[in-house]
Amino acid sequence: MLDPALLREHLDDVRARLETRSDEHNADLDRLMKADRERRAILPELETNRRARKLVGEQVARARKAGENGGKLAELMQTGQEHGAVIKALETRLGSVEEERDACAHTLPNLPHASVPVGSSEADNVEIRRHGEPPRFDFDPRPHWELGPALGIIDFERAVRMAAARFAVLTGTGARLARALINFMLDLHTGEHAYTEIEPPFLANAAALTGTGNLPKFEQDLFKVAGDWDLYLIPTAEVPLCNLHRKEILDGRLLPARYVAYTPCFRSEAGSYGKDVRGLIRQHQFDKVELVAYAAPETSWDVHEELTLHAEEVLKRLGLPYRTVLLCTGDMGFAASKTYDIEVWLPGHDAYREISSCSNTEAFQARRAGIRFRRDGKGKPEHVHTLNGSGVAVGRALVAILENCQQRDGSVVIPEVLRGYMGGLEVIEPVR
RNA sequence: GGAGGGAUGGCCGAGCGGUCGAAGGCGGCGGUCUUGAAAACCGUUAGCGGGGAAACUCGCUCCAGGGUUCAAAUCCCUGUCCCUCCGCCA
Repeated sequence: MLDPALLREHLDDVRARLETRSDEHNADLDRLMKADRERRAILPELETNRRARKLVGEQVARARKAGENGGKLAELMQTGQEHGAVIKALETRLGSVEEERDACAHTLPNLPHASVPVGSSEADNVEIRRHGEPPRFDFDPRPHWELGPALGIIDFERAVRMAAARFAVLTGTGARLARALINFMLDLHTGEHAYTEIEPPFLANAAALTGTGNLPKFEQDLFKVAGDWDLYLIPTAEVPLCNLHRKEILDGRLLPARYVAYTPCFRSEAGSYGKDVRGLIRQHQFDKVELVAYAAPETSWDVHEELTLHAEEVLKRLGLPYRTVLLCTGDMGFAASKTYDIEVWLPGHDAYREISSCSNTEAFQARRAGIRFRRDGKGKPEHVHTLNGSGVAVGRALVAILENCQQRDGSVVIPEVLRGYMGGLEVIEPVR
């Protein structure tokens, strides 16, 4: 949600900045401002009537106490009743105006930060830095969807039979490799980057999903639980982690607060058919270790840089080549003010592919979710800034290891940092 | 799933139709006293939305949403959550 004061005072500026995003927002913006004006017109009238009713009530009480019970009293009650009718009518109107206002406010995306390049697609993103060299093979590297089944660690066919397309089964060493990655990442972020580990619910309600910005606009991306439940499978641990402090006022002295969680993530991927149909890249269910930070406004941009480096550190230690890209206005997510994508090199795709996305949403989510803090633990509550980043996507990391660490004979060398988590195993050998 | 009990300010807890945004206590903050601290005492201490340059002022808020009433923390209905007992269960 955008800052209402900013909208009232700098509407044209907001309009221009929203225009740099891909969608059209003028209609919603105009509806929002109209509802806001109506609301502010109704309010004084409502309050005058409520005040009048209150005074009448007090007069009735006093008259009663004085033993009055004749026409005077009846007259007072009559005027009270009239105020009541006016109040009820105004409240009804106010209710629908506020509903309209909130509906519009919830569909408007965040404003891009001034440092974000203006652009319309992926092609306008700006590379910030690279780390590592793509490996050179003296043979034709194979994609992971061939390597995985050949190694006997990924099974796509059985997953389809028990669930549907775009699910996968990891077996034996494959399952252990995923678990090793999860544990390695959690240990790194908790042990060296000072994040607090959380195991949250894997289902979230509509209020939580509205707080992060997934609802109301992107319901088609979510799996909703059937039956009489107001619950969805989480599309990312960002949802529970950002809602950990929903409707709370935090002690500013404890900021920045950092949380890390491993969770499976569930996405319907509606409308993405034909894209990345092969392999583990785009699944309905995938594992992810997620980083979330709550920061005071003046430190959030430093925390953003830091959080991005925390995610990069995972790839550095795994020995995977990657680059970090600053997303342009047209490629950013709904809630983000600024986003770095970390893209890992995939020999099977002969391209860098997203493995992490690190965003500062500033107060956008905090306003929706009612997350505030008090400086020094006292004073006026202000909205915090919330940040999130993958640290990193487990399935894609597994893909990157298979494709980057493959050898001519089809075996895969396990990165050293994972071997302790794999019972000392150094190489995954193909099934004979 | 069945039967009861509950939800009040940062926390505990009173109030059970009228002047209650709410007694009292704890905690926090400021002060008096003290070389300093503790104790004691005094004062102060919610959020949101309007208006105002400000002092300030008006309204809303006692789990949430409806209702009754001139008037609701207080009465009625619905929902959510928590507790106790029974059943079931990893």
